[in-house]
Amino acid sequence: MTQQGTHQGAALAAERGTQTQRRFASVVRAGARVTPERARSHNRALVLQELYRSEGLSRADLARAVGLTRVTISDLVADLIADDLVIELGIRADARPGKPATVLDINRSGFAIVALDLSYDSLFRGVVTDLDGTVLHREHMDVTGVTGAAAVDAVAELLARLVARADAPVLGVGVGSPGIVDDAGTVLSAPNLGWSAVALQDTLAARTGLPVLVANDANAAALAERTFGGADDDTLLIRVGRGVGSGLVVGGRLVRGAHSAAGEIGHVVVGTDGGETCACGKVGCLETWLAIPRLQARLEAARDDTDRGAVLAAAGERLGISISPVVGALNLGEVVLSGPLDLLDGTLLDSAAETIRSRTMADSHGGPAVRMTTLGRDIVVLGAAVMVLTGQLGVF
Amino acid sequence: MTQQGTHQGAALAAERGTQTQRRFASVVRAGARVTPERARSHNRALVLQELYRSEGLSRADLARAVGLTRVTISDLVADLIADDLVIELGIRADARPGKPATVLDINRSGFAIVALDLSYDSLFRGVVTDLDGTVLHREHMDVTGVTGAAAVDAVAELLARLVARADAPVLGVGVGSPGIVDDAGTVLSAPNLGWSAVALQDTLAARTGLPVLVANDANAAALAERTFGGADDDTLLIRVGRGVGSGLVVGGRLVRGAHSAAGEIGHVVVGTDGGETCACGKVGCLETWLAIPRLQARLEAARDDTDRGAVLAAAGERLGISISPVVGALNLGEVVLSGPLDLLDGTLLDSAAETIRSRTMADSHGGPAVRMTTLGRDIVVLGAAVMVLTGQLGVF
DNA sequence: GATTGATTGTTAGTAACCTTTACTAACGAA
DNA sequence: TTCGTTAGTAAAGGTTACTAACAATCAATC
Repeated sequence: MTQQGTHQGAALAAERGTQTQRRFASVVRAGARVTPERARSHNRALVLQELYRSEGLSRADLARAVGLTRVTISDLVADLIADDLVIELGIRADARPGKPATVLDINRSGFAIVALDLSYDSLFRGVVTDLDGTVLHREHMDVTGVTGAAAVDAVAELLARLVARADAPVLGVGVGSPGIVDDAGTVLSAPNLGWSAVALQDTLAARTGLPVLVANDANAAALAERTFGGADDDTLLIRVGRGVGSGLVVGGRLVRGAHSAAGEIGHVVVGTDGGETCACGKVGCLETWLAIPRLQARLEAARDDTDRGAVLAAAGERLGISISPVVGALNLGEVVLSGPLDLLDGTLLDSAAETIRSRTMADSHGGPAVRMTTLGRDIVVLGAAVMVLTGQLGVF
Repeated sequence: MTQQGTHQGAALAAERGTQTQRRFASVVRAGARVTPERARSHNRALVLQELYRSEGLSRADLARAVGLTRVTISDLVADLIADDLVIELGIRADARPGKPATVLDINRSGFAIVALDLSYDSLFRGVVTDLDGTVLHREHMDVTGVTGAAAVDAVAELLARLVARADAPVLGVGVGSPGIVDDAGTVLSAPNLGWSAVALQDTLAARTGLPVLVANDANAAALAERTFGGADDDTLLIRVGRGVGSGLVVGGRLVRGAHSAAGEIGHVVVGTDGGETCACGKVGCLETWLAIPRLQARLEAARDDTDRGAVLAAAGERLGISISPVVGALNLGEVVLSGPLDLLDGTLLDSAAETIRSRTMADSHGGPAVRMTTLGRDIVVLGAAVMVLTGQLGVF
């Protein structure tokens, strides 16, 4: 690592990115053989993860935390410093016997992550973040009426603009896309964008030369909530917007589902008493109760505040009814809502929480925590950034 | 390994068991450091798994399947043969050029697994199986009115009887228990047995000197369905009996839940139109619709076959309503029912399947397969055996 | 029937990895 | 100043899996 800080933007960043793609492959996958090399990169990832989560650790601290010897940790850290992923912050200044420790940290500003959110209505949003998920730059692009291949081009253009603005080597690119996205980052189906079997991940990787990871927007949001929102190992994140989607973290891992369609709760029928007809043809889907356009229409038709409260409470109740079996079957620790605060927070949220409590076996722990996300509008891009952190550095 | 086949039952089996407990620790856990030794045991487990799943593999076949070199595989196989876990079956007799291969296999009858099912009404059942899950011996014990510490003693006694009947070293003991069981095999709560925070796994391990694994009965059943029933990587198994419970396999892994209570769907309220009052105090729990005693009572009250069909269809519909949100959120590939065939198979099952189809987004794959288990009454003990296979040998 | 090519499994040597043991450096406390 | 403690490094050793090379064995071919 020679010229850190002196590189010239996108081109070099991209080049560095491809290097890192190869070198940072990490994390032992279940079901795969373990060669010494793989073991090493797994341990490297553990060190990074520990550094990522705690601050002000020394080599000796790491040895205690990870379980490897000080010798091995020193060796691993030397590697990581050579790769510019870890830096020495200096000598720890505290009054203890013994040689003072050298404090290490992940080089949090030494690399950039580019993250995209394609889930907005007629708008693509993207950010550049550091390794902490701090947003450094923002870009957006109007894509009204843009679909199909043109939409892919638009994504690529927005991506290029962001990469150009990154002032550190780009570690990777994360994309949260609407629709159903498979393991390989292929968008199997995204009606609003006119996409069907679009290999977005491969396309963008080929065009930029950077490591790219594409996932469903709600799934990305669930990852963000887990990593930056402090959510439980068993968490359901519900995104309410034009439609209703969800992302599910079970046992600390994102659920993909048998056909990569996990989280599709918007078109599950709620209750046994009918409801409005949905665009999908069924009657009483969760979306007909909860999607923002329908909710707003119902609120505007309301006569007074009491009436409006009843509308919100009913929507929350329907959400709770729909979610309760999932809470019970998975024994979820947390249910998090993401969407317009003015509509969701308060009456609707409380109603959903109360419904879940009354319809499930509230165990000794009083059932799951039900709350709004604290990550706001950036939740998807932050999730996309987590995907890069996980995929490139093995940090969970 | 000297005296295989000549040992004298329980005592030696137990002694061998404890040996194996130490030696067979396997499988790289996420979040743990990887030492060369751990890597080795992970690779050993991969070899075993491959041998377990396919038959008639040679060392060269294993090398191709696992991805390690023939040299390394030979070394690992030599280890496994020394431990009596693998045997050479002889020379493969087929007409191919090249040196004929030596066919290997797991020593399927060289070790026994003891598995217990505590979920029956007033009855403990147990079996001895070989590594294939073939039941070699059965024992049962009436435990009418036996609860608390006496019930623990009864389990230990049944276990001792089974271990004594094993005519091969016992690899380990698996137990499927009703109630909520945590990660450490402590039964947090099992009202029917009067258990609360009973460290069953530790107690039995201490009394027998064997490796013991305790889990919830429905969870064990889900594992059995996955390993022996050929179920999907994303499967919900529902057990219908006196109560209604479930076990959930997501991404090939058993779901434990935030408070080890995953699968507790019996006391989730179904629908929005009331129902009978449940023992838990709520109205319209799934158990009030589906539990066998209630179902039978309703069938007896029916006037004719049409009426009885309606009762079964209604029960199936309620099950479908309850399960639909889980199917949607997890994108399940399969839903499997376990319980009395005469009641569940047919009308009830079909009704549940149809309800799920009509209430969820039947994707291009036509929604999850809904079927009865093929494992019958042994499903829980087989699941307990899988726990031992996984825990001791790393076979999934 | 001899030769060629393919396949299996083993032996020998090498590189990578983590560990143990032992050391130096640096500091507070007695 | 001496002692005990902690951090980090160095050297040696054992384990692991790899590459290269080889013997054994068989089918196909000349």
